[in-house]
Amino acid sequence: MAVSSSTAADGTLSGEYVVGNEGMCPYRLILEHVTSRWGVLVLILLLDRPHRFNELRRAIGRVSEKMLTQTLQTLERDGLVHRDAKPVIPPRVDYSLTGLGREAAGQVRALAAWTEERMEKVQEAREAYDTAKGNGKGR
Amino acid sequence: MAVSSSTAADGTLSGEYVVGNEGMCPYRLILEHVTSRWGVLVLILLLDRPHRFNELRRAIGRVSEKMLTQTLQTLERDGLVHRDAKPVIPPRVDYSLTGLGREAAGQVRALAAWTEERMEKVQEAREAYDTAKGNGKGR
DNA sequence: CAGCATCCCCGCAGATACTG
DNA sequence: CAGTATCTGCGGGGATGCTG
Repeated sequence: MAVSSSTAADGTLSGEYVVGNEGMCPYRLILEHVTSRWGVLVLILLLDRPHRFNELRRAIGRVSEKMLTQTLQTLERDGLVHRDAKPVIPPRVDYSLTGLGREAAGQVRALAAWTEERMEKVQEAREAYDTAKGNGKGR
Repeated sequence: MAVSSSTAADGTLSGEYVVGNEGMCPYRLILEHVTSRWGVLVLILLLDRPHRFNELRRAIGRVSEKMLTQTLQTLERDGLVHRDAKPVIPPRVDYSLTGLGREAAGQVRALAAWTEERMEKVQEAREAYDTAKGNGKGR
């Protein structure tokens, strides 16, 4: 698996830092996109069926327009999401998955499904951890 | 999908900071942990074999001690990672996956594998997107 | 070696207002 | 309806120094 990454040809440490996500190897960058907070949810929703912008917004519940737009643009740019803007009034834009996006969404959904399945176990583990460690309070 | 807000209401847990936002439903919270920037990498590395702290640090390359510690603690608390601290001098701590963690790591690795496979396609898509759109604007 | 405490900065993300 | 543009804060996360 090679996770190295090493210096991204910049070598800067303090002073000039690498700007956010742009300074990592492309492989990790894609991963960041599909596993991003809203990216995960968008992919899963679109795997079910195409959605309009505000449909996604409502389905997700708590996401600002800005973040949803940003997420969708990133995923579109990565070739995972297809944006179909119809020239009508009022505007209507449908988002759907590309072939590539369906593959990614499948993986993501599998992960999400696992999470849901095992959620209870995880919560038990947390309680056990907190009990053993803090014994009530860590402070 | 219904993603409520549920505003964390409780102010504090037994820690000053915890990876991620505590104000979301447990399901998404776990997802955040395993898909977090360093969580993904840690899980994949540990799926291969147990690692010591600095082994992980070196393998990942660019990660601060703080973030690695934080990530490992979160994953340990979630019952995904086992921490084995041997009472020797100098200290030796081995991190490995639990059964639960192996399951999660498998999912994550599948996703990462997909990303690596399709990386080239994604990059082509990006170029196409930028050419069609930016044509001088670059983003 | 492993990990905690502290400081501090910048970029993500929310809020708000405006446009086609 | 589906976005853009702009402002702001706050907390993620890097750097540094210290401890067991």
